[in-house]
Order: sequence, then structure tokens, then C-alpha cells
Amino acid sequence: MNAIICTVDVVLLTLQDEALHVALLQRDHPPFAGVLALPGGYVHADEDVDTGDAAMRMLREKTGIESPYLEQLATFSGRARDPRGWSISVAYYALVPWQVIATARHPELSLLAVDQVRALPFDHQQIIATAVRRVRDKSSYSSLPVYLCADRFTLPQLQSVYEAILGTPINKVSFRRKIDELDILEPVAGALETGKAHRPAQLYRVKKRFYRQLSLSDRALSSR
Amino acid sequence: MNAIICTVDVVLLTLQDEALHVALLQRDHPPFAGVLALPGGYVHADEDVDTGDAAMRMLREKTGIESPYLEQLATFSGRARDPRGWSISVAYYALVPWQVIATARHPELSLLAVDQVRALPFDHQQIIATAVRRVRDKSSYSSLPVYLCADRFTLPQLQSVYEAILGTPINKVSFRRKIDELDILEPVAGALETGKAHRPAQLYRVKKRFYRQLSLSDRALSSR
DNA sequence: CCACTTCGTTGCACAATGCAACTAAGAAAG
DNA sequence: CTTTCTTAGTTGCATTGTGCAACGAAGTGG
Repeated sequence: MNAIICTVDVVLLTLQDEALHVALLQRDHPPFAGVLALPGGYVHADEDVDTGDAAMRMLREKTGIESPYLEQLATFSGRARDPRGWSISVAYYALVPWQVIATARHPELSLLAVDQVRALPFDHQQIIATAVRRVRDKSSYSSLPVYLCADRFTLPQLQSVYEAILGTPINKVSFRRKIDELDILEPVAGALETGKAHRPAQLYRVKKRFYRQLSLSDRALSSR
Repeated sequence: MNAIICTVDVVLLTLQDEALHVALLQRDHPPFAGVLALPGGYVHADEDVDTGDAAMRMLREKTGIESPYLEQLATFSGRARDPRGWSISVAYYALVPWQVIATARHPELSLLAVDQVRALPFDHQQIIATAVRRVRDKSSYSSLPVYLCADRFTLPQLQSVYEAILGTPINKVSFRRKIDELDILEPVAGALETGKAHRPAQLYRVKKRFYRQLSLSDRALSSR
């Protein structure tokens, strides 16, 4: 029996121009050498503790990024998805603020709007679609989108992040109520957004204890 | 480099005596031969279309059951979980009515209440815990629990299934409103539950078009 | 100092949820 | 045959959550 190919792929998502973007890299080995694809590669049994560890390594090696949020997405498998043979890819997704990607050391990294992704090798398009669906679902009842924000941000900024992900406007008052209930943010004393020709907004940061932990709401933010 | 061991494990859940139970089997091969564990085994690259297919095969071969609901749960991996070496297990979970297990051809199958499961081989305890968490979460905003019901059931029966899974009483009126909104059930004309010394309840069945498809609610059933 | 814009809050209308009380419909007891 | 008991299923109302509009607040720029 042929050995099964074990890989890990990472869907690195960020927000640019009010739209979710996915980070893609040119593959440097066959199959599909030179083609844009998700950062990924073989699981190294002698090096990786588990596939989550492999995903972190992949992100670090291929993009120079350490993401505070990295979650297992799903596993994709079968004969057809990889020309090399029957394969398993354990997919992960990560969320980072756009600034983190901009300052990462890998310039050959491409950002594509997730709804303009087409014709990727393997089943990477399906993996991305699954990740986007997961992020949208989870955003409607959790604090997930704060991982797309810089370390300090205003509530109007955060609202526009939610709106970009969910693809629908949110009522300002309801939004602020929900965020307040989650109880994950604290105002940065005396820090206001500057430079705009109107009343400045209060800057917030995530409370320390929620830095790496999602907060869930028992009711969704907006109807569908 | 050592080849990575690729397996599939299935968490087969059912409801018995108002409590979630998991189906376990005595392993017939080492490691842990003779010990109770989740039904599972190697992925067969020459036989299985993908891991979902492998999971169905595992269920069929080891328990004789074909489950209408079988969903990928998560993938568990690493050096430590299997004494044979670095391994990946793609875990699936299935929900079936108790009667299906009772009439299955495999008598050596054990049902254990999920909160009394202890000391299983590999990381099967963790896999079960993950499955139970998933089922509880999903039940609060979906029709998932109907997969634990026989093909005909009353609304009070369905409510008690929800209550058993969620571990909390649900308001009768709210429950019926939610189920009604999901619009997945139809009354079986003229069929009433018999044999009880009180007003008989209407029997319902799942509408054909929802037989294999979940219906989601945009609001959770009960607060936590 | 006034116009303009967005921030952030308040009050209120409307919708969803939960509770209690009610009627309905059977079996069992007298 | 009538009464009692128990659960099914519904109705009305109190409570809570959500969405909208309007308002004062606080900055910039003319």
C-alpha cells in the first residue's frame, strides 16, 4: 500500500480595504512550482509536536509571521486533490491585522481578496471558502474579529471590521451593547484617535486575559 | 523519516435513559487489544475515496450501522497519542437513535454514558469530549437532535432530547415556537402517541427534504 | 465663532422570550 | 357514567432584547 501524504495548509486571513484577504505564496517545489497557493507543506514527524505545531512552523518559515490566533479548520483528503497521490491536508486558519503582514519580512507574499480567488492548485479554493465561512459564522457571535485589529482601535473601527466580515451594516447602538456585554475591551486612558476633522473616538485595547482567548455571546449580532 | 500513521476514529453517539452515550468496541488488534475504544482504524488509500468515506466504512464494518448524520469533528495528531509512532487521526461523529444501535448486528458493542467515560486508550477520551461539546453547541441553534429520534416522535419527546443534550430545562412554548420556525417537521396525519394515561401527543416526522440536512436557527434556544 | 462631521448616549417603538394559566383529551378510579 | 388525574397544546401578558431616530459632545476647518 502506498504511504499517505500528510501535509498542513494555513489560510492566513487579514482585512485590507474593508475586505477579507488571503495570503498566498508562490510554490517553490513541484507540483505546481511557481503557482500561487496556500502556505503549507509536509508534516515533519521528527520535528513537529502535532499538526498545530506544524502549522505554526509553516507560518513562521514561509511568511515570517507568528499569529496569536491559529485554529484548526478541517481536514481535506483523498486521491484526487494532490497529483502525488492519496493525501491528507490538515488545514488551519489564522487571523492577523494587516499591519503585521505589511511589516513581515516576506515580500513575495500576495494578498488576494477572498471573493476574487480563482483557480488555485489542489483544493485550496475550497479550503479558503471553508475558512471564510467559518470566520463569518464565528464572527456573528464572538469576539473573533478583534484579531484583525491592531493593538489599539476605536469602536467605530471595530464595527467596520465586523461589517466587512459579515457583509452587512450593523446598528451602532446594538453593536456597542454587544461588545460591552462581551467585556473584553478596556479604554486606553486618555488616548483618542487623532487627525480627523470631527469628535475623536476613544481608543480601546483587549483586556490582557482575553488576549488569546475568544469571548462568545449567546446571541448573534445581526440577523441574516 | 518515519511514515505517519493515518487513521480515522468515529464517535458514535446516541441517547439512552435521557443521557448521551458513546459506542465503544473491544479492540481486536494491538496496541490495546481487548480494551474498549472508539471504532476506528487505518485509512485505506486503495479503497477509501477520502477520510469521510473511511469513517463510513469503519462504522459499517465495525458496528454494522449506516448513520444518516456523519460529520467531521477534528483531527488529532502527534507523537504521543499512539505508541506505534507519530500519528494522525481524523475524527468523525455520528448520531443515531438508540433503536438503531439496539437492532444492529454487533452485540459486542458497549454503550457508555459520555460523562462516565474514563481511561480510554490513545486520546479517545479527549476526542469524545470534543464531540460532546460540538453536539451540545450545535444543538442549541440547530435541528441536530432530531437525528437522535426515531422516525416518528412527539414534540414533548423531542424537547426531552434537547433537554438531555443541553442539560437544562427548556420552556415549552419557546421550544415549540423555535421548532415551528425551523419548519422541518410535519405531523403524521391521525397518528397519536398511544398507551399513556393522559391526552395523547401528535406524532411528527422530519420533512423529506430535511432528512439529511441540518436546519439552523439564527438565535440560540436557551441561555447558558 | 460658526459650520460640519462623526462620536457616543438616551428614549422609545417593536420584536422575541418566558411564565402562568387555561382548555383538551385520553386513562383510571369510583 | 362521572369524576379525577395527568400530560398535550394554546393563549395572554410581563419581561427582556433589539433597532431606530434624535440629540448633545467634541474635534477640525473656514
